Amino acid sequence: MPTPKTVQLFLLNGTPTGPIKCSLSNWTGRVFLVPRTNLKPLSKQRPDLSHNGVYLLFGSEETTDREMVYVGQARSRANGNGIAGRIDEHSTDRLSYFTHAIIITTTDDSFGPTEISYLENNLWKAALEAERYKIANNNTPSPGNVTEEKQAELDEFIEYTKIAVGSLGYKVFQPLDETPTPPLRDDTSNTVEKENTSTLFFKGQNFHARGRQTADGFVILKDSTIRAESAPSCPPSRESYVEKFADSLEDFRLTKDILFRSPSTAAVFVSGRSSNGLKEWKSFEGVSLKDLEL
DNA sequence: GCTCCGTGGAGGTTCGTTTC
DNA sequence: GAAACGAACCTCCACGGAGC
Repeated sequence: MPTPKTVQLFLLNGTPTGPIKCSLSNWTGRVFLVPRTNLKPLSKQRPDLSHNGVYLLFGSEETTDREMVYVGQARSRANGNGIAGRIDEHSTDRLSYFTHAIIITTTDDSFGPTEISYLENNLWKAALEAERYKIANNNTPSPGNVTEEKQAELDEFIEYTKIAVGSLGYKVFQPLDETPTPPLRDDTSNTVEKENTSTLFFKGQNFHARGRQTADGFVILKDSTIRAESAPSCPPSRESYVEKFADSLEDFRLTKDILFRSPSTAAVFVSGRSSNGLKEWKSFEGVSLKDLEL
């Protein structure tokens, strides 16, 4: 059970749409959310943005509109350019998609190359495992070589970083569905599934899906199969979702969990026809989501 | 020039009916 | 009963006009 935390958000320009500094009580870490347009002017004003640290670049893929994140690291340079300068260099390369950057550093610039490599590698892994964003990194960041004492210290730093980044509205490290997912089996022999009361089912001739309602929407679980073709009455948005999540589908079977805004959108995606998610998603006992919510 | 408000369109969601 | 369909309903957003 996580303990309560105090998170402080400081609006550097006095507006919620501008750069924001995030800090937690008794933590030396500092997390900055910086809109791309504020990056250059801010880097000149704030020396702490030239510290060693790790950064995240957020934006969306042009062709599919899929949300993307890049995890990188930067060190102080002789010319005074640190993280902010490094991020600015991405404005003209393949990462120019980004609209916002999150910069993670410390108040005392105490991290060296080894520490930030460890942070970068672990934050990259956490983002990969959470599966909320498409990862823009082409290579696996090096984990570095830290002592076990330093590792324990950095692991705690990472936990605080996840809280700070989440508080800034980017749930890049929070898994879509934090409930352990049992393997997909035939319902008649599935004893594990029966114990998991939050799992809902939607089955048809050419599809068999499992899902769960979460605080963010409705998650269709990995290994669910969806209908290959769409019915004529199917909302056109279904095809765009199939295209958007093409890299999460293998022969119309989900290779990872996918989050939708509502049970109905998820039901349309699965069935390939117009569907009411509240009626179609049912518990193992056959109770519809609508009745479960009563 | 700015803000507020109403309108209309697009997209998403839900529901009732029909067909097999 | 499941699948399919069409339509009503809802929400969001862009746009334009009125008022200050």
